[in-house]
Amino acid sequence: MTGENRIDKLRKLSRQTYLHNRKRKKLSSLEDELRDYVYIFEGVKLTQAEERELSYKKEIYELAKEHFVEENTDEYKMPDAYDIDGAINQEKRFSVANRRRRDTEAVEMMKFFAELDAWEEHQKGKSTLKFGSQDGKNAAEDYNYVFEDQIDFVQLSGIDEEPSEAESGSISRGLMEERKTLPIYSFRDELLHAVNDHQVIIIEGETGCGKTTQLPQYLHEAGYTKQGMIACTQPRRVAAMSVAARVSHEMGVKLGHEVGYSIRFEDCTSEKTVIKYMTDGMLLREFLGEPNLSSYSVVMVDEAHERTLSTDILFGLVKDIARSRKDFKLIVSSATLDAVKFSEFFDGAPIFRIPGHRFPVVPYYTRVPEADYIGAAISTVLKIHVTEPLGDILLFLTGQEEIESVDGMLKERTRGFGTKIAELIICPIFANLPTELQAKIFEPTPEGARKVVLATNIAETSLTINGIKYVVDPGFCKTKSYNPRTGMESLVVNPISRASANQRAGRAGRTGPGKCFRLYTEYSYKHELEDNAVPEIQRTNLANVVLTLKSLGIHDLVNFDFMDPPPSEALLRALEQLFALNALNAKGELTKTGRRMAEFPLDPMLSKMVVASDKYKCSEEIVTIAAMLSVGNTIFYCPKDKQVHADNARMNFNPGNGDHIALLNVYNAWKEMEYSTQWCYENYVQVRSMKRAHDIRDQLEGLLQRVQIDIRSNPSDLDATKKAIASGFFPHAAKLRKDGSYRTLKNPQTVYIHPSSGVVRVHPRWLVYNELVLTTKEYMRQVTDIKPEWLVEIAPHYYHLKDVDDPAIKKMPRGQGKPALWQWNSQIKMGRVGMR
DNA sequence: GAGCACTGC
Repeated sequence: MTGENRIDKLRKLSRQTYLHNRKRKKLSSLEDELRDYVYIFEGVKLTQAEERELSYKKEIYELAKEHFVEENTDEYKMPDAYDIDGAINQEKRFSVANRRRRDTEAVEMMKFFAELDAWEEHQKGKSTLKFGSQDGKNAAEDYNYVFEDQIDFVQLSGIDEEPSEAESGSISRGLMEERKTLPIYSFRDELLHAVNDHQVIIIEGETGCGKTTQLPQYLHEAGYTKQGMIACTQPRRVAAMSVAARVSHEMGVKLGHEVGYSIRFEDCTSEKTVIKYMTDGMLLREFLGEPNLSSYSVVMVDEAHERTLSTDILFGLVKDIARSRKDFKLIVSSATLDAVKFSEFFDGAPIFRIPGHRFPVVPYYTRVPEADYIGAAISTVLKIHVTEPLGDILLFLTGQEEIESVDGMLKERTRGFGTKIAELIICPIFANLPTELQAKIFEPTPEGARKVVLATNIAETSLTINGIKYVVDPGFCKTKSYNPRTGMESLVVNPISRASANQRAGRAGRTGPGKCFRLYTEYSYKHELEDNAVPEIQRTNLANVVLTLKSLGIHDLVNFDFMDPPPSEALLRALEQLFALNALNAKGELTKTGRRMAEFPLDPMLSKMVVASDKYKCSEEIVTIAAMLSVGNTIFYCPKDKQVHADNARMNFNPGNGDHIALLNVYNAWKEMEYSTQWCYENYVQVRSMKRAHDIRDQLEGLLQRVQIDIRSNPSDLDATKKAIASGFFPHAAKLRKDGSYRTLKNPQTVYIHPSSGVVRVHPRWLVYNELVLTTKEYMRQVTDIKPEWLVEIAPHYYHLKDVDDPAIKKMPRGQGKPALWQWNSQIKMGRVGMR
């Protein structure tokens, strides 16, 4: 090494020392900034922007801290800035090994802080720095860490990320390097040519091939974003968020600038945004405001094989756009073998197959069909635990009840073994499990122990658990189906599809080779299971779909280009219902009410209720009820062991005024307690559901202004609120019969009040219900008593006086129709009700 | 006096 070279090198090193010191200062100032921020906002409810800012600050600080390791400071004191002579002297005293170590350190530090600078520049909005182009290799390594940290952070804040769809492969080290090792990279040019030559292409790529993160970037690099944005739709919110975060890191831009995401309640985009990840439902909503999607040049429908309601509708709509806009490009990406079907639907669009890198999973089948799959599942889990090498187990079950009982049985069975076998940690997970208990499955398994995760379908697509090596698949799941003739929903246990079986098995091969124990025969797998599950559009109430399509100006629904058309009976039923609600006129066109209703992201009967609240001057109350109802029946948490308490708590909100008013009471009580989490625990109310209701309520309130409905409250007049409810739900009216059952007025059938209802013993003579579910009986869930004359008053086109004429009313003994409510209340307070 | 698969707007 010549002297000059040596000095150059030292000069460089000394500059790095200077940098190091500067960065150290920066680190401490970051720390101060963060501390201030936390301090200022302590105890204050943050706005979304503040929340984002805070998490950004935390992220930056954590990153800086993580990488700012001052190792070897004892042996090596950093020379002062620009002190070249000092540096040379220091240098002389150093051994080769130490020098090398320090060199590496310095280079790494440099890389990291170069990145930190870039981030900061962005924060100030001063410049755009793209690592992909010039300094890719250097920046790359640390970006890898950035992502890992990011995910940790996401997990810590309780968000279940979905890295498998985000192509989280951490096999290679450098970021640019990593991008290049993704299977999709070798198809880059080919894909770009194909997109150039064809308007629609189908991508069939396995998990981990890089399609979700890379393709939009390739298109951006190729200049497609000059004419408009690239949209990439995801079926789930977290996926949209985490993929957007990943891509913004890869591109070296701040999330929300060039790369952003848009989901309900949260729009993280700006005027700069060119790549936009969004939920499919969100793109559908955007159609309403921009029917030809003119601000987009490319739409990529990702995870199309999941066939959500929204993707299925999007298919028909974007196919139409592709015909009218020649500059528009469409990419449909799917993971399974039904790409041919997509291609046929899109007039023979070319298909690209991109391999993924996944570890092999060996399937095992039972020799004969299992009669008792629960028993079989438990013995399989125990067998794995005793005979197979360490690695966590994932067992798929159908619901909460099953999970809880298997949990108990496994605990009992393992107790007998004592210390003869390794510890088996049992982790239940299902969507209704409170978040703090859900977090348990992400805790790493202790040395020498084994974890068994008992999960519903939630683990099939929505969340990924690392370290799973064995999957036990009994082959069943619960699915919702809808009978358009009776308007009844039911939740039944069905065999899964082959696609699901493969998806479940794949969960064992994420971090290494795995095994999948299927509790059915190979013959069943090959010949009895359906290829794919029935798409949602064929087994759901279509009222909302029809309203959306109508407000897009699509009138001929029977000939709408559905990939799998829904049963025509379901379409007719939906049209009928919208007509009854006065959302459509006799010609099938939207009315003014219908247009207002379409603004709300609610089921049509709920949105009708909201629109009608204007007339009864109780929009404040109705919006709360609508928000609570659209959260679903997960407001109350009911652990098995505390059922009595939970039941009592629930009944306290229901002084016999009907379940809708009870929901209103719950919300208002929570509001009164300043949205306290503690209050929720005390009253067996799910915190998560309440927060969600709060968000929905805010959104609905905003939309009320949009359709010019004033927010007015009328707390003293319950009848007004009930009338507004009836204005939406009058098609769901039922009348008491002598034996305590009910008869629905239209499409007469015998139904019962659900036992969880607060008025199950009150037996109101007339009522409206929110939904009809078929379980052990035909149950009405969420009911409210009404006066029969309201029906004629509210819906004279639907009910006539003779429908509500009620000769039985005179024959009823006094008090039967209207029991003493105070008595009911006192029973609740004394804790008698709910006990047996 | 019974039961809540999972998403999404």
